[in-house]
This record gives sequence, C-alpha cells and structure tokens, in this order.
Amino acid sequence: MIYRLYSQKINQRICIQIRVDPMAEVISIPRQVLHQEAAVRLRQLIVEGQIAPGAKLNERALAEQLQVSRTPLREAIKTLAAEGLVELVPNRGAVAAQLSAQSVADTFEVIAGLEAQSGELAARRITDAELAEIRALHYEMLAAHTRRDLPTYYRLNAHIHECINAAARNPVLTQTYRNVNARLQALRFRSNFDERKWQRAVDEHETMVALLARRDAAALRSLLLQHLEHKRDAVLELMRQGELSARAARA
Amino acid sequence: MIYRLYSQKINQRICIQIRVDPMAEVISIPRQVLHQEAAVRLRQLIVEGQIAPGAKLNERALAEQLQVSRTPLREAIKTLAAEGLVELVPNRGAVAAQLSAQSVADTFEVIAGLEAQSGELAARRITDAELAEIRALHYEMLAAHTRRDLPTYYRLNAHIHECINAAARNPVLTQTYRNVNARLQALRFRSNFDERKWQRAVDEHETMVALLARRDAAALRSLLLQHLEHKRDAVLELMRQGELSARAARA
DNA sequence: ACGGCAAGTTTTGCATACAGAATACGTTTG
DNA sequence: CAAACGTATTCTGTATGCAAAACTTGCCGT
Repeated sequence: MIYRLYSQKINQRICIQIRVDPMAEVISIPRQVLHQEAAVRLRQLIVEGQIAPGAKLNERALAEQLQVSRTPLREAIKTLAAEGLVELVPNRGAVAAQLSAQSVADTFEVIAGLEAQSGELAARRITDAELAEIRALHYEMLAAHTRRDLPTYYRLNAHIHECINAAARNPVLTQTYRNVNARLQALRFRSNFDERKWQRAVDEHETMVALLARRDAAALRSLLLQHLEHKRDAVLELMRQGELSARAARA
Repeated sequence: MIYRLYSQKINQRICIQIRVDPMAEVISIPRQVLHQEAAVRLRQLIVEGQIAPGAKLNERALAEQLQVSRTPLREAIKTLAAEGLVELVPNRGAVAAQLSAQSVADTFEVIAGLEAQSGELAARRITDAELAEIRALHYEMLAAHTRRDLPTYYRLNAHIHECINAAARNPVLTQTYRNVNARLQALRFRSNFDERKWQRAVDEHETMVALLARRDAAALRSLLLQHLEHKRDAVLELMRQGELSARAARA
C-alpha cells in the first residue's frame, strides 16, 4: 500500500510518497472529519442536557464553542435533525428537540417494540460467551443497585440492553434502536427511581438473564415489553413531578 | 401578522413592510429551503435507482444537476447519510448505499417488527372512516391486480401500509417506519412478482382488512409478520435472480 | 403610556474560495 | 512490459463573504 504526501504551493509542488504496512493502518489515527466530530459533540451536549430541550442553537456561538466553522457545524446539525434530536425551522435555524409527554409515550412504544424484537432474536442467536458477559454485567449492576449508585446503575443498565441488542446480530435493528433511543437519553440522565420501581426493574433484569439462558424467545419478548412499559411509566411520572415542581418554582 | 421585505445594498437600505392575513399563510408557497429541496430530490434519485447502488456521488456534478451549490447539497447528503441511504467515506465523499442480501434480510426483519406493531396499534385505534378508506384502497388494488398493472398495484400497496401506519397514531413510529422503509424502496421499484406469490400477497391483504374490521390486534400482528416474511423472500429471490442474470450477462 | 413603524443589528442560508487529499496519467526504469 | 514514480488534475472538506430573513431598538403619533 502506498500513500503520498503533497504540499502544494502556488507554482511549486512537492511530492513525497511513503509506504504503509496495511496491517499498521489500524494504528493510524486519522482524526475524524470535522463535521462528524462536531455531530458527536453536539449530540452529547443535547443528550446530557447542557443544551436544554427547546433551546435555540445559535450557529455562530456553537461554532465558536466547538472550535469549528459554521459549515461543518451546519452539516452536523442536519445529521442530528435526521436523527430527531433537533428540529429545523426554516429561516430560523434549529432548536433542540422538546419531548411532550405524548411523544415520550410514543417513543417508548417504538422502543418497546424494538427491544422486544431484539430480545426475541437474541434469545435465538446469543452465544454462551455473550450470555456470560451479560450475566457479569448484571452482577455489576446488582452491586451498583446495592450501593444506590444511580449513575453506575444507569451506565450498566444501558450497556446490558446494548449487549442484548448486539446479540440479536442485526445491524439495522441496532442502528434503528440507537437512533430512537438517543431521544430518550436526555430524560434518563435526569431521572431518579423510587425505591419500589427500582427493585422491580432489578427483578425484571434478573428474569431477563434467566430467560436468555433458557433461550425462551417468546417469554423474553413479553418480559421486555412489560419492562419498557414500566420504564415509560417511571419516566412519565418523573416528567409530571418535574412539571409540578417547575410550576411550584414559578409560583 | 406583519412581514417585512428588505433589500440591502452596501450603504443603502430599503425596507418595505406588508401585512399578511394569518389565514392566508397556508396559501403562500414559501419554497422550501434549498438543502431540504435537494434532499428530497436526491432521495428520489436514489430510491428510484437513477443513482445506482454503490455509485459515487460527485458533488460538483450533482450540484449542477440539481441546480444548487455544493453547500446545501452537502447538507442534503448528510441528511440522507443519517437515514442510511448513502454512506460517507472520509475524504472520499459519499456513495449510494448498497444492500447485500444479508442487510436486506436484516432490514426486513426490522420493518416486519415495525409493521406488526403498527398493525397491532391500528387495530386498537383505527376509526371507521379510516377503515373505510383502507377498504376502498384495497378494492382499487384488487382492480390493479386484476389488470396486472404492477406500478399501480405497488403504489396502492404502499399507500395501504401507510394508512395502517397512520391509524396507529404514533408519529415516532411513522417516522421510524418511513426511514427504514426508504432503504427498501429502491429494490421494490424494480421487483416483479411471480403469479403465485402475487396472489398470496393479495389474499393476505384481504385478511388484513378483515382483521382490522374485527379489531383483532394479535391476529393482525402475526399476519403482518408473515406478510413481511413473504415479501422478504420474494425480494431476496429476485435479488438472486438478478445476480444470476447479471453474471450470465457478464459471461 | 402604548401600539405601530422604520431603521439598525443579528442570524440564517447560500455561494464561492482555497487548502489538502485522492486520483488519473504520462514517464521512467528495472 | 510491468511496476514505480512524479506531476497534473479532480474532488472533498472547511473557511469566509454576502444577501435575505428575522429580531431588536428607539422613535413617533395618537
């Protein structure tokens, strides 16, 4: 494999060629293109809530913050718009997506279907090694639950669901799932379980692992539907509380 | 509501204000912004196969063809990339997505899940008026089938599935469905049923309408799963034939 | 005081300019 | 003649400039 390095001046050109061992290519860090880098960082800002839902995205300010020019930033915004994380308003730029209670419920309905299918497929296709990894993560999660370490619990919880998804061996499903799920991350980051619901979620995860081990696709499917329904109710309840406390603060 | 029309010159500014009746706004045709216009037309080019799967998208040539500059075109390309219709290769631009048999199968697996859920929800939520419209479309489709008018059949078929989806009353589901479905349109445009499979598809549609009328969510769900499985097999078979004939042509 | 208006300011959308990466191509050399 | 090389050309990625749209502010008349 041959690579060439050029440096073009007005009327003077230098050309250097170097050979690169094909095996060594993975080592090279080709620094992602700017618009993808910008998309990643902007996605993070929105998902983590540093850009509030409904907030306007000022291109000049964001470009400065992310240290890129407006062109790649605008391209990144178009990407996030297609993912549903921002909304484009003609001649008025973009705003961070704002989820009403209704659209949260809708999103959970879709996610539930996707997760259920993941589970169903995973139960058929999972390997013992993958199952062992999920079981290990599950025990770590139990530890986090015992310590009431919510951030770690969330991280592990999301990781387990990602692993189940991966075990379904369907890249299109994985991408679709990630895409829809991204919209909910902003909510989950803030959310906080009540004790009883948290225990129930842990129990459901316990059953999940057992059903995966038994390769019981149908049961896992319905468990996941139920699990997501409970998650939805928890999030909606928190939204209502948040709304109430916001109203109380305003009053 | 007040709108203002400006024309800025270097050091001279003209400002005209006009009043617009809010009710009249829907009449005005504010010609979508260029990057969205470009995205729509580019999507069409890819879906209809005028840009072959795997073909490189030359920005300058495409910009000229679509009568826009490269900036909005690139933004449109980023949108389609997020939808999965094109693939971005760093420093090498974009290529129209190419679906392997495996990824077609994967995509159908996801679509099947989404359609099944649409059906399930639609059976619960559909109104009599919506049902009547679907039934009407169904009869039109029967007419197209009887005439062996494949293009009309496809159009009506897609329309019926869209209507079922709409009856589910879940915008997130609708968007996700459209998104994933777009990738398959390119294939369906070219495909052609064998007689027996076509008849079976028509029969399945007949049952579909009956189950919607009975509001039988569970049965509709499993029928749709089966229906999509058959569609998948038909498309995969056509892909194999296409490959074979392509090979034969090359030999 | 207040609603409406016009000019000023900011911001978005698009086009163009330019640097660097990739590619095509003619030449050289073993 | 094929492989390698160097140059020219093409193409992508980013920055910048400019016009139109939206927003802000101050003014004026009632």
